[in-house]
Amino acid sequence: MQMDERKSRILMAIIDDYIMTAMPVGSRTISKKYGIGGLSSATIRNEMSDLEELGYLDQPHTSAGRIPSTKAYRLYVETLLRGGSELSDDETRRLRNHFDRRARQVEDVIASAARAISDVTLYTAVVTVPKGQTTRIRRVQLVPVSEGAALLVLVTDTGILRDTVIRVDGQLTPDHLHEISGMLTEELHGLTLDEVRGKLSEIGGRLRTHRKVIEGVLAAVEQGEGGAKDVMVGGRANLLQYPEYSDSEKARALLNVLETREKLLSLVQGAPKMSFTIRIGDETGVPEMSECSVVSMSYRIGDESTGTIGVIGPTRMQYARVIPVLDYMSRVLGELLKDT
Amino acid sequence: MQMDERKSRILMAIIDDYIMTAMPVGSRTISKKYGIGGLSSATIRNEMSDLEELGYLDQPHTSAGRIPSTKAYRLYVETLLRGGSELSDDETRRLRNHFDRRARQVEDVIASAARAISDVTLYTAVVTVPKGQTTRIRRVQLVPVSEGAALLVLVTDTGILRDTVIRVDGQLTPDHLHEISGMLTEELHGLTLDEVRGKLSEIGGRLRTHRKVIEGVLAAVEQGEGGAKDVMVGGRANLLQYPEYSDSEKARALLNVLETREKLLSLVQGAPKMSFTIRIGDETGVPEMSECSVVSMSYRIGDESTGTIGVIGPTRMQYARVIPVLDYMSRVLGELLKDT
DNA sequence: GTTAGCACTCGATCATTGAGAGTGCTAACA
DNA sequence: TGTTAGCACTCTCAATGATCGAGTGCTAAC
Repeated sequence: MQMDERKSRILMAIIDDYIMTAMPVGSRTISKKYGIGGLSSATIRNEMSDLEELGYLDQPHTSAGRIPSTKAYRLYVETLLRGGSELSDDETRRLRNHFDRRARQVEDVIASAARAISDVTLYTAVVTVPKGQTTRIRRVQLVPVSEGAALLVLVTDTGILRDTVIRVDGQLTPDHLHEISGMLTEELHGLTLDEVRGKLSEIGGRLRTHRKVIEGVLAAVEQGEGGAKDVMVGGRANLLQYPEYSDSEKARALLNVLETREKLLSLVQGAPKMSFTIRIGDETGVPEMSECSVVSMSYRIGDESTGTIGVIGPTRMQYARVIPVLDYMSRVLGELLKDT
Repeated sequence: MQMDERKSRILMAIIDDYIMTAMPVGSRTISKKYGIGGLSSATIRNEMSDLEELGYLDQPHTSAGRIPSTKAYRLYVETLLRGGSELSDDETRRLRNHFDRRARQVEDVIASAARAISDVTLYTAVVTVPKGQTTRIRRVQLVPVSEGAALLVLVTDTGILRDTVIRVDGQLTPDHLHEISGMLTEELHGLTLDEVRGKLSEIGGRLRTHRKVIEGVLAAVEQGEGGAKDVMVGGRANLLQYPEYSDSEKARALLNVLETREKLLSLVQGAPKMSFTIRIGDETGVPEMSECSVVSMSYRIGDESTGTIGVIGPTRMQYARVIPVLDYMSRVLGELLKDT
């Protein structure tokens, strides 16, 4: 026995219904509500029995309806992705309204995007701050802040890589710093981060006097690469509305994952460029998330720098809505951040 | 009738018990477990009846025990604050372990502090980034980032007020920007933020050519006062473990508050310098938080700049533990951030 | 002023019951 | 041979009611 056209249609109907109601779906429902070729519930029942045998459906207990398995969702999203669903005008408008285009700082843009996505989809959104892979330094600037401290700004082709306060020699005047900035810009201009490291060590050896400054810059580059605090979450509370997490123990475990940066990143990352990654249930690799799915997608800024946007929801997520939302937002983000 | 020594002791015992168990406390429990002067449950009952009349106790229904009212908690925390409880060595050690002292960036320190506090207290922690009150501008610097964009850095006596990307005229060269930086620094140096506003409008009128830049600076000043992205939350999930929020609707409302920066700030702010503010239930001023208490405290960096740390938990919070934790952390934070 | 005793209240728990939804199987039908 | 009607069966869920126990308030005695 194998999958045929009719089985497939029935399966899709079951998934659609389960996504909406979160209740096991019975044969009668499919027959009445979705009327696949006017088949009776008995026929549907036979087909459902087959689908269960094929591993697409689970039955919580006899005499409940059936619920889709991970395998079923997999098939479902593959079909969806092939189909390429569209974002409705209404949703485009809503996304626009929620998204604050006046935000200027990268972090603000990201935070606003996370909020917009979560508000529109009613799931939890995760957005990572873009990170250059092979970005090149364009400019280095030190701004005096106080005795012994200066703000270091690293500018790359794709925008600000990092700005952070570093320690400097207390005797350095603003003019000194300006001079050093010029020197560093000259030396590092056009180099990738990897190259910068080597170069800095070399300069550090050469100019013993500014060792402290150089060390600060080096540390900032390393941090910029690893990236601290580079992921924002929006709509944490949204997840609590789904019956899947009405058990507060489950909800807690889930929220804890959302507070652990590393786990969060592992969930959302590894998305191939410009295409979706969908992880369903156990595929997420995080035990606490076995009842969740994660849809993620990378976005590009210019040619090099990429970040990720993702949505976390129950396995019975409305994939068909989430996918176009992410698709749209990835484009908006890419454009908006280009000139930051 | 009024409060006397014995009533007070009984009330304290009731509060202690309720804090631990979250269950209405009966007269028998007090008589057996806390044995106030060997009184029988009947006597305690009479006293409890009086305490209810005085407004310190509520009764969910006849034949349940009683629970402390807001007024009771008020009295309780006043007593605690007068007593001045100490942080145990064990807890000091745990705080140290959880707190990452290697963090260098202000944001990282703050985030780490929030996590440490929430891990140790098992409540939710809120920490704001320090902000100067009567700071004066010391320096203004524009760093070129890309065509039409520059990073604006506002430096005050207490450090960086704000750095943000603003739009500038596309034709401005790095040299131009440097020049403008010098001019602005000269004009604004030594002014308070309020004065800066007036001055900027004046300059804007004078120098029509750089209007776009001036506008950007002005916007940054206003934002810098309000302060963006300056609050961190740790241990959101902790709250879900308390029976008060086992109802997922309540939990959702609560989490939503934690996602709204403004509400969060209003909760935690307004703490007088170096002393505790405790808001119990409705005193928080946020309807969704009527079953929560917020304990907050400000910490100082140097003489001017202050931030706030706070803990959010159920009204039956373990105040006696939370207070010394905050006390300790406020000192640690103040010291640690002094040299950033 | 304190305490023992007792009637009373009210929520929590548990078993019972009936309704409803859904299944699997069989036999009849096209 | 595939489809369908029918039916017995299973299992959950909600409502019902009985019982239990914790706790109170009151009274009378100490």
